[in-house]
Amino acid sequence: MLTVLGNFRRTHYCGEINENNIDQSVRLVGWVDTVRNHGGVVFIDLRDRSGIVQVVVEELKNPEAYEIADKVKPEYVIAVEGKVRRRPEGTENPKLPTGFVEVVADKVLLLNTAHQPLPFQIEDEIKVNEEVRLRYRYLDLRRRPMLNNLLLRHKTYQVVRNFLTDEGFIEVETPLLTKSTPEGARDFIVPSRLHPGKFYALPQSPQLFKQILMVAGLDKYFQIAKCLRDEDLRADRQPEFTQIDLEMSFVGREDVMNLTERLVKEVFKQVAGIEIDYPLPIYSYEEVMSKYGSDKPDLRIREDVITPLIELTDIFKNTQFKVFKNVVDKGGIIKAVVVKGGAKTLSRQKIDELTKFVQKLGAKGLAWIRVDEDKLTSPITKFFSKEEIENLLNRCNAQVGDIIFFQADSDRESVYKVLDALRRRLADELKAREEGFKFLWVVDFPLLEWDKEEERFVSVHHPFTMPREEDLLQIDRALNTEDIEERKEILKGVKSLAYDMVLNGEEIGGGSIRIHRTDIQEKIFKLLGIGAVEAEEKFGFLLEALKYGAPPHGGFAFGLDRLLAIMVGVDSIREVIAFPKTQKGICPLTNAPDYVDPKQLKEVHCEVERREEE
RNA sequence: GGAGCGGUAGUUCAGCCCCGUCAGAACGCCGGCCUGUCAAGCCGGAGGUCGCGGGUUCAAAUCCCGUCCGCUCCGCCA
Repeated sequence: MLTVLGNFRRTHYCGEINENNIDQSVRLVGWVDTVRNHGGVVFIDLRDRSGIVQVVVEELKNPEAYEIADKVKPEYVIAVEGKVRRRPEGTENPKLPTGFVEVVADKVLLLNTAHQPLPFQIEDEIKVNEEVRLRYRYLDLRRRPMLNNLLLRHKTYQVVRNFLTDEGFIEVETPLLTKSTPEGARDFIVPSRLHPGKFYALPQSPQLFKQILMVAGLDKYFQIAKCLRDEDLRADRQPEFTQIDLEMSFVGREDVMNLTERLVKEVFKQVAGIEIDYPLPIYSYEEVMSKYGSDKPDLRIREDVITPLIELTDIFKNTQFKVFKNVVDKGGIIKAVVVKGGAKTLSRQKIDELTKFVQKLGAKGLAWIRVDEDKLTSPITKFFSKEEIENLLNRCNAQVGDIIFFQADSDRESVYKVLDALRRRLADELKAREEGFKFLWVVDFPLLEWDKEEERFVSVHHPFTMPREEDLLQIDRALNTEDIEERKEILKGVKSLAYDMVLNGEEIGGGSIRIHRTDIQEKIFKLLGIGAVEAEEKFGFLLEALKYGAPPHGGFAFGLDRLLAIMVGVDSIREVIAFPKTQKGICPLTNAPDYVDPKQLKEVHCEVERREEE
């Protein structure tokens, strides 16, 4: 029954067949989508990447073809030769683009079978464990939504390449086998066979190379680059992911921001047919933190339902309420979020759930006040003075029916984290998000922050980020004191020329103007606690490059997977990656990672501590 | 490293709380019938070490302990 393709060549894709092909003889190949066998007449929906067309095989008219058609099952691979005709009146299927015609088969060739039953049915909407989908990804990708995602991704590559090429950018590939650098994420490492005991690292990003390309005078570089980071995974994080990476010389922050927002605008227009508001609004880091508690706020959240964070610390600076008083005394902050109409939409039970939710995030509790018609209902108002209550209600602009949620903590980061999470959670529950795509820029990030665990300063962006020009003197001041507290105080005010692009509450890209002078770079390394010897060892090549006429430069990198996921409207970047890994970093299709032959280990001069399954 | 949810036919799930005709449903699959379907229909059938290991018990999918895997989140991710 099985046959070979031989000289059979397709004349059309299935989805292309339409009324214009009526009476034409066509040759099609593809997969059996569904079979409807009526005994004597078989309808086969034949599918290829372009779509589906109905093939009809009648026993009386064509017994040979019928014999094969009678046996086909879903996902069998067949070739069909036949004539296109208009479907008999009343049998058209308006749901299919090809639904007004059908192909009457003269010949049906069976090219391959498919094991039955399939691990899952090939349908647009499926409810299947993701592990199964990944194991049989070739079947999963036959599904129209997945194919569409790949097509969109493909289109995005084209738009990006065209746009950046038109803007004068040069696409350059940078190495995958490179050098491990401190700072940042954990590296994936690759043992060297030729150099016992030495390792390559897979790049976390092409950062250093693109800067060096600027020193080389490329002026404008881009790459659609794979980046690899050995950190724990999330819905929006894979161990390998793709960045649209670019770098430009002789530019300031505004130039890079302008270029990248025009790029993203072009991508949305060309790929999704969506016009985005432009230019994008710009917020300072301080602004988004105090207003939303997040450096990647979701501006879709309706502020007429869930307010931004409201500052209350000053109102309670002399309060009798010990919990708040302690926080104020320790230099902490008190902030609130008001849920307009929350009295109706949030039950006591729901508030209890929210309390548990924030406690898991490290909150001590979730104080609240409900504004009822004639009184306030709350576990805490009894501790407040009349004046405090009045000020509070005024500040919150609280109306009857509102609920106010509080966070007070000596650690302001905790207040931010909790209220941000609370706002997102409330937005989910109350369906209080506007449709669409809400972009913003976040700028003026601090250059450095104090890492309590490591007891040193670390870069907020990365160590090659240029401080604002007006802050350069402050860096010298900081270096002139050994007093850590004083340093912290000085560095608090030092901002970087970094910028993040945020879309719908996710960071979709970021960049900065880089340090192009050795003297400044060395100072930053010093502040980071990277000694001269280590700096030389780890970044010597960059420092050296900066000595040979490095131009002022800056750049940007988009998280392509995140951008696509949001554009497509899926919850996980795995949906826009052909072969993603599970949360434990496993590829269920290939079963990577896996043990290797001891011989291979020996060749690369490695020994494994212990092998558990043997 | 931590928290939550989940793991029972090919798939999605019910059963689990209170151990005992609870091993079930739907879709899929297999066989048969059927000449206009497109979620085809009708009749019949097969299919499960209840993730894995241990324990408690007369008896475990069900209770306990451990472990693995999937998803979501915290830490981490410059």
